[in-house]
Amino acid sequence: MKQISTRFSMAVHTLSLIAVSPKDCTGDFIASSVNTNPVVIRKIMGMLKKAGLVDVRPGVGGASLLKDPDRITLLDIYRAVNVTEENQLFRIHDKPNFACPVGRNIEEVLQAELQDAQSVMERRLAQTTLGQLIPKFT
Amino acid sequence: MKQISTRFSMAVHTLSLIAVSPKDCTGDFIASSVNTNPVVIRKIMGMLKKAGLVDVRPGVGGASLLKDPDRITLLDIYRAVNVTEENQLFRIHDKPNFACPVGRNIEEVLQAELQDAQSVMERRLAQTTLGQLIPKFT
DNA sequence: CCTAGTTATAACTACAATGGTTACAACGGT
DNA sequence: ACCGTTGTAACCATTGTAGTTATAACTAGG
Repeated sequence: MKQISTRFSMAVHTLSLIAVSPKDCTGDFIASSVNTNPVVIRKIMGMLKKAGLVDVRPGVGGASLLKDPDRITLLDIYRAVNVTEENQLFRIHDKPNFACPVGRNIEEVLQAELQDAQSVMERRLAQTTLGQLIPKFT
Repeated sequence: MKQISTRFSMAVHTLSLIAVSPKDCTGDFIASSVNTNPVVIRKIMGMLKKAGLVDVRPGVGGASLLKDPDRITLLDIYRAVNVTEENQLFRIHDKPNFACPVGRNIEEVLQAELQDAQSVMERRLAQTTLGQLIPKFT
């Protein structure tokens, strides 16, 4: 199956670096720590900026957090870089046959279950903050 | 982002039909209820068979459940049709720079968090059985 | 035995997301 | 003005998805 993009883990990595040493955090520096191309990092930074998590300084370089690390959760980061339509993790096949009892009800029945499953996962992500992770990067 | 494949919802749909009327359940019949191509259904049936959930009768047609509907959970179905390496929903960028404290620890730190998030989602899926869904397809 | 209906599977397609890359414009401090 | 940086656009190879066509193999009924 297609797994959730590494953009998420790269974004967490990026924000952690910014939290620790905002001065040094040029796109190139972050890219060399993440081990990817600077443009990939710049794109991720763009998403984090759009989500109101960071302030990036064009020209001069570097970035800084716009929120207290203890107020940035993994869910915030996940949502910033993983944009799906309607924020739905699961997809349901559309246009089932309404002449069939199962086809008529499958979407409504499944939607409730899958939304629940997604919600518990997101609540778990929301329980961990960037501030909790940073001490672990000694 | 790439969402979880509709194979999952199609598989639930398929198993529901089999549970309700195993006689009629040829690939073509299921495909017309799901509203897709019969070959797509046959591929899904192959995965469900490999997972030990159904018995398919080649030649004659039709299929039957190999387990009590109350013992088939959404997680069983999810696992049957969504095969990822190592069963990991999340991916973490690999080969970060070990010369950097964040790069050195990011994988271990994040892996624990993401595994947790995945686990609570899967536990939620495991709480719902096919048997619980079927009465809702009136 | 043969045919009709079915399952199993390979091969192919179109499409989209991913992660990376090159190139270049715009910015801003020295 | 220069230099390093950010911001984007354009492109590419790879991969997963969902569907499609075609063909082989299977089974029951006539």
